[in-house]
Amino acid sequence: MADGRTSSERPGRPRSERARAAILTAARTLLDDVGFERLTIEQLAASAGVGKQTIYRWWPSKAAVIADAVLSGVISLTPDTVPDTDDIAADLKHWLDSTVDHLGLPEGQALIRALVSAVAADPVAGTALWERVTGPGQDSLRERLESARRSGQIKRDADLLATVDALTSFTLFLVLSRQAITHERAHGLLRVVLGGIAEVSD
Amino acid sequence: MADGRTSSERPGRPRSERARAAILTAARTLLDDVGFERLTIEQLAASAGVGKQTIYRWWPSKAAVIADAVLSGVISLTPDTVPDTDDIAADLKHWLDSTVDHLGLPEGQALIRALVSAVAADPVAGTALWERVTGPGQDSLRERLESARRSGQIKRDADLLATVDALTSFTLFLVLSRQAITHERAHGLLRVVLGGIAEVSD
Amino acid sequence: MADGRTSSERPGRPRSERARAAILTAARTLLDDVGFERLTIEQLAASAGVGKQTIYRWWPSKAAVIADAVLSGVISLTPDTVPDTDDIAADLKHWLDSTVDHLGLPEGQALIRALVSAVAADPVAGTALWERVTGPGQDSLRERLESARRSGQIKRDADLLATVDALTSFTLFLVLSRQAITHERAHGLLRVVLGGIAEVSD
Amino acid sequence: MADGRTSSERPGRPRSERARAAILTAARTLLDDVGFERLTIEQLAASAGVGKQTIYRWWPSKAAVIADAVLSGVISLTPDTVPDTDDIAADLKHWLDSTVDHLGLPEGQALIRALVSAVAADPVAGTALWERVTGPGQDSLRERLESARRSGQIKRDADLLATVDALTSFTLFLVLSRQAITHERAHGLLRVVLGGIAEVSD
DNA sequence: ATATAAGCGAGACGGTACGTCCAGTCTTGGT
DNA sequence: ACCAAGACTGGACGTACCGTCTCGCTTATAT
Repeated sequence: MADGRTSSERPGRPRSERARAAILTAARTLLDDVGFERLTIEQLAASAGVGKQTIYRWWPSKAAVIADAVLSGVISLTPDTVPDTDDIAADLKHWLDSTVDHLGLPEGQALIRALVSAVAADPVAGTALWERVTGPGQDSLRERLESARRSGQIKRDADLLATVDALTSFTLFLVLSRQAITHERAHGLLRVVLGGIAEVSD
Repeated sequence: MADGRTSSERPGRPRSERARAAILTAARTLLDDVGFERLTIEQLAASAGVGKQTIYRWWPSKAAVIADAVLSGVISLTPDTVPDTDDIAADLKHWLDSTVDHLGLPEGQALIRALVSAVAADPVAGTALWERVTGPGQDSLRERLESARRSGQIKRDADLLATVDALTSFTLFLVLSRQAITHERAHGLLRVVLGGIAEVSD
Repeated sequence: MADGRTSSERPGRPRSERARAAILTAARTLLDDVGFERLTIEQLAASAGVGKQTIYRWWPSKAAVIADAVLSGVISLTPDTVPDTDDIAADLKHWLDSTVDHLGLPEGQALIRALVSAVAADPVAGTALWERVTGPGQDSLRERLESARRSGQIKRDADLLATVDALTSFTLFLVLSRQAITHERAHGLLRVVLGGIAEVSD
Repeated sequence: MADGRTSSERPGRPRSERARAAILTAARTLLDDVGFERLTIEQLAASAGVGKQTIYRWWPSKAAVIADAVLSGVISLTPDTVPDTDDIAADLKHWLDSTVDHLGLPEGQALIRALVSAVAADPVAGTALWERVTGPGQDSLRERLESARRSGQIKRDADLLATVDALTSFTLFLVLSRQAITHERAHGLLRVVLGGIAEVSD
């Protein structure tokens, strides 16, 4: 075993885990209270009981802190798992309903706003955040669709990626359009995706 | 006394059309140059050769100016009209391709970012802008779908609203995800929407 | 009468005399309270009820503000006028005693500290301040010496400038040395200057 | 057990002479480069290759380090010894000329500025420094004056302390006034001090 | 004609937050 | 117990903009 460096690593006082946790916790609280745009680093430092420099030392931008905060709380935009009964239509409906319910809550709205603002403000941090938040749900969705395909419930040549995108993007769009997301409207999309709209010719 | 108000309306110096045009033009230029987030009212006033107050007098927020600027330039997120041949699939594909091309350009990316930021920053102005930008395309899309339904190319009970939403939201999602929007990917969505993914049981 | 520009001069809102006065007043108060080194621009702005930018707009440095503040209060390091009876020795003694008394007070000490710090921190503003503070006293002193020369009380070829410098610099030195300035010590200098120390040979 | 403390004194690692020397050397270099006001402890530690704590462990303030640094370099404000020929006037002139030359150099200016700033910033360390820097010259000056008095070149009742103060303070004043110190001006003072200005009545 | 009533460019105002710098303290592992 | 390294809280720095407020001036309608 070459090296043998069993201890900490770099010289100097190690990073304070206490401060890190306080910052992320305060970030999540403030995000709920005032939203991304009006959250200031100064406010964040004060309410975490931390010097501003400690924030700037570890994160390059407000978006990056928020990204970390959101991720450390593993808040998802959509439920992470899609139920798996034998009925793919029922399962997707269930998943969509959960998503709609979740996004209808104030936290859900705040989260999505923060996400969108973060993407706009800091493409790098924002994009990473975006993927981490939407990723798990999309992965689960894709797996469920694959299992449905194996069991013959959906077409062998169905474009699963496009299906996943359609379901995810629809909810996002509704939130950004500031239109009420009703279960009924979501079900409409689901029917389109599942059944298509084209008249079956033969 | 039958009106008599032949000319403008109120006493006092009328609003300067020169100033208004200069502000909107400068806004569009700056939007391209620095983006919504980093565009400041001060900068805008300076580069339009206008006093700050003149901006504040007529618009309540940065988002509102941008909304006006974008609208006055009649920049659309999607093409305003969907072609109408007899083939709905070809027409939609054509429309989607135009959209994808348009959003792939730097101006398109900047526009959608500005839009999303405006929604986040000022819900009122942002939402109005949103509707004005996405509206015409969606209207045209819906009309084309209705004509396709009348001609029997798509199902009688197809949910047209959901279909429109799905097509629009998909592109938005791709832009926000910062993923490259390829024609192929867009065609995948189109196939899903048109054909559905469920195995036809009969 | 060429020009005819009777009104204010530049366009835009004129400088607020209220703010200017508040800043200078607050500066003098804070100078007494905390001294030059520990006086901060932030503190100054707050206690003057003024935005920081308003200070930075008109003064280039803390030393410059203090310089203005001190000058606007026309605080002198030494009494501005030397009494003029027939007796030059008595008059100078009187003036020196006043100076010593003045410098012994807390305000005197604070002032001289501020002066010295200002010179060190901002040579330009500091030097101007220095001259304005020491100038009047020195002018008066020189005039009194000239009148004494005319009346034959001091030598025709006496170096008045050097004399003035000697008197002024001595007090400054004592303050900076942090040695108690006693009247007796000052009188010692005065005797040296008036009488010289060299044994008169002839 | 009678003592046994043959080596250093206290337990633990002894103070690093290497660090001490590096700090004082760096201090003198930085003093020349940036001056007292803009010299920071952090900069000093970095350029000495030393931890900040090592500075704070041994010196209470920046002024104290500088005091030490200046003293360890035995830089004097004035020449430490006054020549002693039979001619007191010539000797004093020589000493004054040396002083003027010395203060005219950039190092001299920097030194006196540092000195004055140190006094303003930290009365305790500053005063000690002041005395150490001005002391030797003043002592030598006083001794020379005493020998001159013994040899009858200056009055028996001359106030030697006041004379010394006058000579020293004059140079200080000129430096602080940022006026050029010319030999001629210094000679003027010397004539005043030696000869007085009062008309000899008898 | 002459008030009265806005709108206009300019730019100062009281504020808030920025991101940086440094002070002085604390906490590592190593000497 | 000291040392180098470097993170910690705290606080001031000087800058950038915010949205508001005065200025003198211009351009309308209403008397």
